[in-house]
Formats: sequence, structure tokens, C-alpha cells
Amino acid sequence: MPAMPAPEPLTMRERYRAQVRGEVKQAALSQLAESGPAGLSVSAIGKQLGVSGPALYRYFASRDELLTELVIDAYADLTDALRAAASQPAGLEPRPRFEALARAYRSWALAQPHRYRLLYGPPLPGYDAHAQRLVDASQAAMNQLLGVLRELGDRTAPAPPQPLASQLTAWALAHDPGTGPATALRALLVWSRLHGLVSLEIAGNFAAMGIDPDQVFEAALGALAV
Amino acid sequence: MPAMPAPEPLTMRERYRAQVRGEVKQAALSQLAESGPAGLSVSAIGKQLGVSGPALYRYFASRDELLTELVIDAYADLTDALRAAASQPAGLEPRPRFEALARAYRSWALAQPHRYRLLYGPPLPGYDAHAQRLVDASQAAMNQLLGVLRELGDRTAPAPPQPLASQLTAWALAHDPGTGPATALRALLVWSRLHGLVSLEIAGNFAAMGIDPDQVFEAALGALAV
DNA sequence: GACGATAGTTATAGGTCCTAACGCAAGAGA
DNA sequence: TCTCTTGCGTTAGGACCTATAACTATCGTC
Repeated sequence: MPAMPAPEPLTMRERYRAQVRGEVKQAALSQLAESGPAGLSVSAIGKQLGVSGPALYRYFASRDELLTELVIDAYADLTDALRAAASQPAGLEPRPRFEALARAYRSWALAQPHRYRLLYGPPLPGYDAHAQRLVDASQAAMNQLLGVLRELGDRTAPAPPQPLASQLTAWALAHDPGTGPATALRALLVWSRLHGLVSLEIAGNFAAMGIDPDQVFEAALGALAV
Repeated sequence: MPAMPAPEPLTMRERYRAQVRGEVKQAALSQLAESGPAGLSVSAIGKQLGVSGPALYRYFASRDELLTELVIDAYADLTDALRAAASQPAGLEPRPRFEALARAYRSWALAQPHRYRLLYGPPLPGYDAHAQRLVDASQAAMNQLLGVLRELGDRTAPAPPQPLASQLTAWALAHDPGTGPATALRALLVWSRLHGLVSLEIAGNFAAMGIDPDQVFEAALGALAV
């Protein structure tokens, strides 16, 4: 938890702003869910809120900024879901905790595919401007994975070859000091596998083949963490 | 190879149409490469071809139809690249052939990321209308994978549990009769892993962590086909 | 050579994002 | 309590987009 910005008592106007921003984002999400990111229109959001289009530009500089905000919120939400799954008291064993994490990842994505697509789908709009915020938000989700994988043990996976190993330790060091390069690499690979499975499932590729995605995932689960 | 539609000698007009359609698609690809799918504009394509916007509607019913066509072409192109890699005379051993296939998949995607994103990125527009064509095009690419994996041998992978096994055999049967359910499942998983790695790399996620994607891929290659 | 199909043109309707200029309400300070 | 300033929301408009309609001119075919 980074230090919360000192909870300066908000003025009424600030509270109003915050609340309206929230409502706008919620309306945007509902539009997103049914029309996809392309169909998200500022005017339509305004109409849904009983307000005329350009009014929203008092709250978001642009449609892209709104989208970026949605992406960051989605990362934060996914991170929360992962944290909840990883820290559930039931499974003290690392392996069940790992599987719970993987299932939570998939469940989150299936429950709100439009938000998942928002995360990994589009070439992001305000690329340079907000890039750092996005990377940070994504790293927060990765950290949950790192934590659980560390508990899973560094298993005698062959240490990655040199140029890679130092990159991995440098990266892991910034986020979870005790992590070795082998675990970091494992995290990357697990992440990519999860994403591969989930994104294909969401895109409907398994269903189009007449194959039940649930069972594919369960079958994949055993070999996920290598 | 499905039977080619009888090569009725094309009239001059038909040949002209075909050629213009090709030029439009090529111009669209070039726009796609620099502006992303959102920036693809019919007027801009027209301008690039020295023709005024609405003229293109003689050749494509809509912007979405044009996009769909691009997707199908991309699948076909990817399939060709995979076939070429899988059937290269050099490697007769199944394992090197498999690795060549995997590398070819990644190389194709890296060489033209905008086309790869087109394949797996967006929720497709003309969803119902052209769905079957899209599925077929995608299956053609999968078949290359199936072929090589079959040669890799059915390895004593535990046969998938029942409901899944019959779905897999039904699917494999339609495309490659001799394939068993274990191999079919393996193909699905390999595909999802390849896609996971490649799509994260293309989205810049590895680079954003300061990690060289080449090395991640090489490290992942060994454990790809399980 | 005359006809008919069709390529390409401009004009236009309806939609998008976003900016600009305005009026008015509501919070902040005395 | 009264004033002042901040800033919200409105409408108008520019620039762009997709897509259709009506028209012209050209090109292939008979």
C-alpha cells in the first residue's frame, strides 16, 4: 500500500466532482459492456446521465483519458480479486493457493470480459502520457502472482541464462525483494499462459470448436506452473 | 486444399475489380500499420489511392467488411508461414520442426503486429455474418500445429477426462482424422501458450519491465509443448 | 457504332469528438 | 447576510467519420 495521499478534508465541490466522475465511469462501463470500446460515445454517456455531451469534458479531458481511467480501475479491481484469492484463509498449502489464484484470474475475466479486453486488447490510446500509471497498475496485479509463486518454492528450475537472469532480478527487486530470477521467470510464464488461455476463451475460440472452455482450463491447470 | 472454385475465365471487369480490391486492401493495411484499427478510414484510403471516398463502396459493402477481409487474409498468410516452417526440408526430426513452427508463429506476429492484433485483438464487427469464414480461416492455421504435434508423438500424456475427450476427438476428426484427443488437447494448450507469449510481447508488456522478449521466448520454448 | 452496365463524382444525412462562448447557480469569504 | 468568484452546464459550431443518393462519363459488349 503506497502512502495514501493525506485525506485532506475535501471541499464540497471536490466531493461533487469525485462523485460525478464515478458516475461517468460507471455509465461508461455499462456502455462498454454492450457496445464494446468502439461504441463508447461521450454523447451517449451524457444522455444516460441526463446531461448533454460536452458537459463531461469538465470531468475528463478526453474520451481517451476516460478509457485510460477505466483501464487503471480494472487493473486495480483485478488486483483486489487476486489478492483476495491468494490470501483466503482456507488453503494454507501453497499449491491450492496457486490454483485458487489462477481460477480467480479466470473468473474475474469471465465475469466481465469487456473489462478484460480493455486491459489486454487495445493498443492503448494515451500511450506516452499515462504509460507509467498503466505499467504500475499492471505490476500490482503481477505482484500477487509473484507472492504466491515464491511460496510455491524456487523448485530446482534451471536458473535462466545470464543476460536474462539479471534483467529478471532487477525487475523482481523493484517489486518483491526476496524473489530469485527463476521464480520471476516462472511468474512471467505463468502469467502468459493464463492470459493465453483466458483471452482465447473470451474471444470465443474454444466455443467455436465445440469444446467446453471450463474443461480445457481444468486440464491446463495442472501444467500451468512450470 | 479445398477445391478451388472453378477458374471461370474472368472478364476484364472482374479482373479489374479484383485488382482494385487488392489495392484497397493493401492501402488499408498500410493505414492499419500506422494508425491502428481505429484510425482506418475509408476516406483516407481513398485519398491514398487517388480516389474520392465513396468510390470504395463499389468494392466493399462497408468498412467492417473490409476489415473482415483483412482478418481472413491475415489468417491465410499466417497459415502459409506456418506451413512453410513446418515443411522445411532441413529438420526431419519432429522436435526441431516443432520449434521452427513456434518460432515462425512468433516471427510472423512480430513482423506485422498490427495484423496479429487484428486476428486476436478486437471483438469482431460483422460477428454473425462472416463468423463461419473466420472460424474456418483460423482452423487452417491450427491444422499446421496439429500436424506437427502428431509427429511429435502422442507421448503418454494422460488422456483427457471424458466429456472433454469426445469433444476433442470430434473437433480433431473434422480436421485431421488420425489425431487422438491427447494430441488435440496438446495442440490447444500449445496454441494458447504461444498466443499468450506473443500477445504480451506485442503489447509491450515484457519491454515495459525491462526484460528482453527474445530471451523470454527462448526460455519458454523448452516447456511449450507439454 | 449504339447500348447498357458500372466506375467514380459531388452533395448530403446523421454520427462522432471536441472547443468556444455564454448564462447561471452555488460555494467562499467578509 | 451580502458579494464575488469559481466553475458547471448549456448551445453553437468546426472538423472528421461512415454511408447513401443522384448524376455523369466511361468502358466493355453486342
